[in-house]
Amino acid sequence: MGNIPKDAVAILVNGQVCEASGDMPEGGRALTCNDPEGLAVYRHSVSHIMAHAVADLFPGTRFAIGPSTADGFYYDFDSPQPFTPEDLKKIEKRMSQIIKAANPFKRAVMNRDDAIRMFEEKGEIYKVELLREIADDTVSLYEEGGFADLCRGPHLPHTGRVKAFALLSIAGAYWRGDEKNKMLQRIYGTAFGDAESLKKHLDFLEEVKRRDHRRLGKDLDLFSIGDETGSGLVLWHPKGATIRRVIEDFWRAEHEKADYQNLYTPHMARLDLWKQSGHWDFYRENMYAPMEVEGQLFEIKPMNCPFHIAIYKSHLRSYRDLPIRYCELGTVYRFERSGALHGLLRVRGFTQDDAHIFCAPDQIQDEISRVLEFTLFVLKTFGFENYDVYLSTRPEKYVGDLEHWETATDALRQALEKSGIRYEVDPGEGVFYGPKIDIKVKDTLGRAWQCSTIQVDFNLPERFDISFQGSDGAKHRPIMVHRALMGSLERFFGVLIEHYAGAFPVWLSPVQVRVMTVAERHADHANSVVKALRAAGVRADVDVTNEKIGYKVRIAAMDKIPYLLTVGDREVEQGIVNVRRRGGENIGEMTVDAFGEMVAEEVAGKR
RNA sequence: GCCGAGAUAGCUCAGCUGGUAGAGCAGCUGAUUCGUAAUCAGCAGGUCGUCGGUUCGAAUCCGAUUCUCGGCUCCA
Repeated sequence: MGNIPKDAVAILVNGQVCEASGDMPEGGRALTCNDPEGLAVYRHSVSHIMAHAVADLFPGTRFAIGPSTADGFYYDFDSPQPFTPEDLKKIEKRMSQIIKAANPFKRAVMNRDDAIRMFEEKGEIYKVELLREIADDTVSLYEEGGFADLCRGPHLPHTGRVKAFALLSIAGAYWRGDEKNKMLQRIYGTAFGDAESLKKHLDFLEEVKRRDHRRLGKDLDLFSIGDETGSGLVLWHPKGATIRRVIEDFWRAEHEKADYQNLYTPHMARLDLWKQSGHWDFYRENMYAPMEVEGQLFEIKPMNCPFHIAIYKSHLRSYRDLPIRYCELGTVYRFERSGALHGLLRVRGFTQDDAHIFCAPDQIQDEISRVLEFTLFVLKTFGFENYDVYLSTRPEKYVGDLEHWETATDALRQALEKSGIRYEVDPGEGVFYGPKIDIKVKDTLGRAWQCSTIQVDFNLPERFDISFQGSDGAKHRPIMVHRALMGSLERFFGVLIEHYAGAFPVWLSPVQVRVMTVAERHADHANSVVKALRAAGVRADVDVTNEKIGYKVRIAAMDKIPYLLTVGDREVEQGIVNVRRRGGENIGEMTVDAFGEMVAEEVAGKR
C-alpha cells in the first residue's frame, strides 16, 4: 500500500491497466504519459471529452466508438449535420471548458439489459448494438460532467488532467469498418502529456506534409498524374525518368550478378491464359474488362507470372537447370477504386521489379535465404536500414495440400531465423496459393512502407502442369517463388522521395551538378566545364542567366541539387571551379577533373 | 465505391451576401554585369474543371459529371 504518484494517469496491477484512484495496491506500478499504456488511457479520456463536447454542441448526434490509436484518438459520430473545420474549433473550445472544470470520471457498473434499455430510450442504436454483443451480465459506464458513455475504461481521475490536445481532421468512416454499413463522421485528434510533446508531434505532421511526394513531385518536376491521361496512371517527367533509369540500371546489374535472367513479356494476353492461371476466378475484381480482338478476348495483365511460366514451359527442364531465376521489370495494370488512389503509392498501372524462381522442393530454403539477403542489400543501397518483417501464414481460403504449406512455411521461417532478423508472424495473412514474407521499410521519419514481398506458390505450377525431370528420370513438380524487392517502381519512388525529402543522394540525383556564372562573360568557361563533366559521365547543367549569384544559389538549392559550381573571374583565370555542397558547405576550389573524379567516386559508392 | 471538402494564370492563392477577374512567383523584353538562398522596370498570360439550369446578368446560386484532397474499405 502507498500513495499513487501525482503524475500517474493510470496504474498497472498484475498486468492490468487500472484507474489511478485510491491507494496504490501491492505490486502496483504507476503509469504516466511516458508509458504507451498510460498515454492510451489519457487519449481515450480525451476522446470521451470530445464526445461530451459534441453532445453539448450538436444535439441529436449519436455516438459510436472512440478509441485511442497509435498516435492519437478518434470518435465516430452519426450526426444529422456534417462537421466543418470551423466546428472543430468550436469543439476544441468546449473541450477546454470541460477540462478546466476538472470533472471527475465516475465509473458505474450496471446490468447489461438495463444499459440496453437506457441507451435504447436515448436512441443510441450503436451503443445498443455494442451492448448486445457483450457476453457479461454487467457492463461499465463512465460519466463526467453529466455526459455518460459505455466504456470498459479505465480513465483519468478527472478531466482536468488533460494538458495538451488538438483536433486534426474530419473523415468519413463506416460503422465497424464495413462498407455495407452506414457512413459515420470521424473526428481525429491527438493528445500528449505536455504541450511540448504535442508541439513536437504537430511539427512532425508538418514535416510529413513537407515531404509529401506529391508536393515534391510537382515542385521538383519529377512526375505527374494527368487529369486527361487517366487517374492512377503515372507520367514520369525527365527528372523522374532519370532517377528511374538509374534505379533500373542498378537493378539489372545486380540481378545479373545474382544469376537471374532478364525477360520482357507483353502487356496483354488471351483471356484463356488468365482463366488457366486462376486469376480470372480469384483476382477478377482487380482486373480490367477484357477486350475483343478479331473474335478473341484479351486481357491486360495484372501480373507477370503466367508469362514467365510460359517461358519455363518452352523447354523440357532438367533438375540440372534448377533453380531457374527469371526477372522482369514488368508493367501491370490493376483496377483500384477511385477513392483508393494515392499519388505514386497507390496507382492503377505500375512496374513491378518482379522475378519468379523455379526450384526443386529441396532448394527452396536456400533460395529464400538468397532472396532475403538480396532484398536487404537492395533496400540498404537506397538508405533503408530498418525494416518490419512479417511471415504470413496459411489463410482460411487456400489451395494445395497441407504438407506443402507446412514445408514452405518452414522454409520461410528457417530462412528468417538464419538471417537473424527480427520478424513477426501474421497468422492467416498469406496469399491463397502460398505463404509469404513481407518486408516493410522504415523511412527517416520512422514510417513503415510495404514494398518487398517474397511468396511461395504451389498453385501455378499445378495449374500449368509444369515439371522438371529429376535424377531418377521421373517428372517432378517445381516450386515457384514470386518476389519483388522494391515492389513497384512507382511506389518505391514515392517512398524514396519522402525518405530523402527530395534531396536525393548524388548517385540518384537527376541533376548532380549545376554550374553557375557570376557574370555573363563567364558563360564560355561554364559551358566548357559542363561539357567536360558530361563527358566524364556526370549529370550536369548550367545557369548562365543574367541574375545575381545569390539568386542562382537559391534556385539551385530549391531544386535540391547536390553540387553547385561557381565560375567567376578567378575560376576562368585559373581554369578551376568553386564547389559548394547542397546545404551550404563550401568545399573550395578545385580543377574540373578533380571534381569529376570526386563525383564519380561518390556515384560508384552509391552515395 | 462510400462520407466530407475542393477545382480561379505554368505554380501558390485572393475574389463578402450574383454586376462580367486580381496578387506574388515563374515566363518574355529591356536595363544592370553583380562572388554564394530573391537587382530593377515594363509586357504578356485566364471562355474561373466540364456540361446543363435559374437569372436582365453566374467564378459566385442549383443539378449532373470528371478529377484532386482527408479518411473508410482495399493493396505492390
